[in-house]
Amino acid sequence: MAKSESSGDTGRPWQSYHTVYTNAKAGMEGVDKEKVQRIVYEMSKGSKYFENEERKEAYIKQKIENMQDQIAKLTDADISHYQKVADKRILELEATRDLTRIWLHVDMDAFYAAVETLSNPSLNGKPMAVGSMSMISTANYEARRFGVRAAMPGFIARKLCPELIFVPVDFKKYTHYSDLTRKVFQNYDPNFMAASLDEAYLDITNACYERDATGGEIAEELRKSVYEETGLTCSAGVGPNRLLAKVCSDINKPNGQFVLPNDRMAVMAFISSLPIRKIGGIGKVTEHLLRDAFGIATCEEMLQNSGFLCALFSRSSADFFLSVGLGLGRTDAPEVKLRKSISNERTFSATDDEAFLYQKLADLAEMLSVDMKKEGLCGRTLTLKLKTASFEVRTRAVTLQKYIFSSEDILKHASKLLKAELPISLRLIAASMGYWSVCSLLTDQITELWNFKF
DNA sequence: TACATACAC
DNA sequence: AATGGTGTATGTA
Repeated sequence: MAKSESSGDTGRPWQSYHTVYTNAKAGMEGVDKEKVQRIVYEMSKGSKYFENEERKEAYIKQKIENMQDQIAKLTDADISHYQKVADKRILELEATRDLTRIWLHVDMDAFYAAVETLSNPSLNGKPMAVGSMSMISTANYEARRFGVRAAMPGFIARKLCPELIFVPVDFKKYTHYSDLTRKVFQNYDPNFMAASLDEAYLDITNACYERDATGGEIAEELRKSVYEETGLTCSAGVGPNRLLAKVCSDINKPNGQFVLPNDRMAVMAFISSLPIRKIGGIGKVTEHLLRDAFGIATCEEMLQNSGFLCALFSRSSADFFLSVGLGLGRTDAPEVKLRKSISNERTFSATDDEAFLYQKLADLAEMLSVDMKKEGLCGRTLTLKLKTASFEVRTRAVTLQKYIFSSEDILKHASKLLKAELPISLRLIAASMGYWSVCSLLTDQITELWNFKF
């Protein structure tokens, strides 16, 4: 092994700056990851953002070390106890396996970028990103070849790809096209579950029976129909549950599909070598933690470490990890979920000017109140989120006696929360309201007030 | 209930 | 010069 490959190398500092940008993503196969990582590091190094990322990394490292200590402290008796717990739980989870439904996950290809190209065909074939110098929402496939991707700041993207074209976000446009795709989804599952503007889950079990078609045939037909209605391509995954369908839709992206049959053996074979990071819900931190504390990289290894997982994690986390190892996921009909919170936040250049901060807060309170009135909501828990100039995030909350929704009430309470933090230099303020479960009774009164005011 | 973290898009 | 906005879930105290 070359000496530079060893850990603790000081010659290549960029290797220790872990961003999310080098994570495998569709369209990024041929990318020179080393180069991308070096440029991201060079552009970030020394910034407040970078320093905060380093603090976060150190915190995670600490957490991993704590976990390693806990593992080391397990006695043989503990280990055999937790293995029994795990084996029992695996059987219980296995008993919930449902192979009777066929789920399809649709994912529009580079959605925002594709919509922008549709409305400006001269962008076709050129590297392009939707977003700004501070943040990119979506990059088209030409840009991805340079390592440019969503969630990357634009100024770094431009360094990676100097000819990159920037297009500002235009949600109205994306919502319009999203609605067109949803009309198509409706034909295959009237109760389809929209996951975002560009993603949806469909239970196509009935569609398969009605049309006497396989899941793969339905997926082909649906993608063709989406293309005809919108001029946009999408990818699809078909599998026995939502978790697996989602993984599958990523496999032949863009403009492709992958079918995982409703067969236990096929599922287990599919899941066995699958990197855990491919699973929705397992992000950068969990991947890191499971790898460094347990040596887990693939879903199969979740089962091999089942005893340790049950020993070290809460019931719900352990259940999730074991389910992943078994290739289980939800197959039930999507329940109608009411939203639990509503928020507004804005980033600005960091300042400790109190008048400015209060003005920002007033603007947010006003925007939040407008949104709440639009939705007919009122709440009694108000949360103020602050991001300091050094990127530290704090939240401060109060739960009130009565439900509120007016900008005056929001501002009155939010100001108190802000005041307690002064003096402070901030780059972001957010105001959020939640917890209106018992509040539906008040809807009529709100409507009345709303009508009275206008 | 309050707060911090992790995650998704 | 410069690293988003909105919402959910969960662990812990």
